[in-house]
Amino acid sequence: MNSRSPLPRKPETRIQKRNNQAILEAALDVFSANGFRGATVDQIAQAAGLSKPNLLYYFPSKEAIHTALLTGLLDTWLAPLRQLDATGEPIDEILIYVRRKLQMSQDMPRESRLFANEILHGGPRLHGVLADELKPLVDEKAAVIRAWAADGRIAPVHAHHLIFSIWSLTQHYADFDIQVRTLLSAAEPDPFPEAERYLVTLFTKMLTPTG
Amino acid sequence: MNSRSPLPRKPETRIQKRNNQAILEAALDVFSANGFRGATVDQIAQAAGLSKPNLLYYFPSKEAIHTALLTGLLDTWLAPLRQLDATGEPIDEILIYVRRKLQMSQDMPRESRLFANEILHGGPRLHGVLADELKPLVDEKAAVIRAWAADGRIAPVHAHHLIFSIWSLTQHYADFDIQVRTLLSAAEPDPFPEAERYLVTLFTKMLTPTG
DNA sequence: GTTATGTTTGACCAAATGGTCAGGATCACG
DNA sequence: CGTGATCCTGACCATTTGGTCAAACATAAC
Repeated sequence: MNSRSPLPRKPETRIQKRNNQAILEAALDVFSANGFRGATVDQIAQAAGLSKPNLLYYFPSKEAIHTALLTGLLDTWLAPLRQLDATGEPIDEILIYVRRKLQMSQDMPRESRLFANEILHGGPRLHGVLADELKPLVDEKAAVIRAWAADGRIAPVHAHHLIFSIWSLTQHYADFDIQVRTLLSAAEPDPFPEAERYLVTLFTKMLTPTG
Repeated sequence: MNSRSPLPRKPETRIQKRNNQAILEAALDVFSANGFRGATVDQIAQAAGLSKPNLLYYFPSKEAIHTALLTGLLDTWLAPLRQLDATGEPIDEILIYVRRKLQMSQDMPRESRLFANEILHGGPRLHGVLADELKPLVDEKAAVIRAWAADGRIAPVHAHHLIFSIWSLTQHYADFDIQVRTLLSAAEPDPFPEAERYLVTLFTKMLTPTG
């Protein structure tokens, strides 16, 4: 056994805290831009202002950094869905969720791309999390949506596909940012205001019950 | 200059045709599954049933294979949008487009992931194509959509964002296939029939002009 | 100031990887 | 069948990359 790297100890020194943070921030940059295989430990170390051996003093491997990053980000990433309130006004709640997700695409595109890249490649380092964490949450919220539909408070929709559509439409503006900006180009330097208008219209029409 | 690899000659031998095809097929498999950096020339060669040096006899570099693959696939990829007919019935035309794109997600998920991965990482090998080929096409079709909206034949929508939404919603079922299947799991072994119903409803509601 | 603990590094290694090359095998064709 | 062009391969190379290690350096505690 290797007794060198800081095993899960009670006290975390200031230096540990600072460097761990710097490493994860750097790793987010590098992994989201290049993917797991495309990222090198050296790149991450340099971006974090550390030497490679020093980085490997804090994390035992490239894999470990990646895993720590994903699991550490998961809660943040799922927060908006967790906030979907079964006791709220259905259409409002869903529109709030859409806006929050779109806001996250704007504010946290690196995180979005990190997850997107992982899923795109079959999520070998995420399979467990998908089934164990994400699925229960999605099933729970889908049940809420189904209940709203059953009560006629929103139009009847397939709850899971509704959630998928919210994800795909909002995350598209982070994951495919280059494409979006290239195609809108001069006309619309910032796609997000118009995107919000478009998505609000879309989901309002989709969910408003028909007389 | 290297005079060994088969330069653009008039006649293409049977062997050349067969091996070129095998290489591109194999490359599609490997690149779409692992990304550019994650794919190795050896993997591609093995998948194509060739030795690495032999593969490099047909393509001068890994980069060249990737480029040939992307450019070769582009026409196929954009065909559904090209078919959008300005003289057709607006909502029908768009629904046909949606269905075709969804069908492509089902039949050609590797191609979808290949492009997705490329855009996701800033599309360094696609920038030119985006601006030179895709943008004119999108602008043209967006103009068609705008005209339909101006004539009141569809509800007023931002044409570019409508196109983005069609892409993101349909390609989601290819690019994030693992996630979709994990979350639907036992309940719905094949997501596509329900996805089609959902998307047809969505775009019908989105585009039907309100009294 | 000494000591124990925590932090950092230069030098190094083995494996993987993109690519080359000289020459051998095979094929098309007169 | 013979000959030139095409096709294929084993051996090889340089570089990159994930990871290790002994030893130097800093830090905090006593």
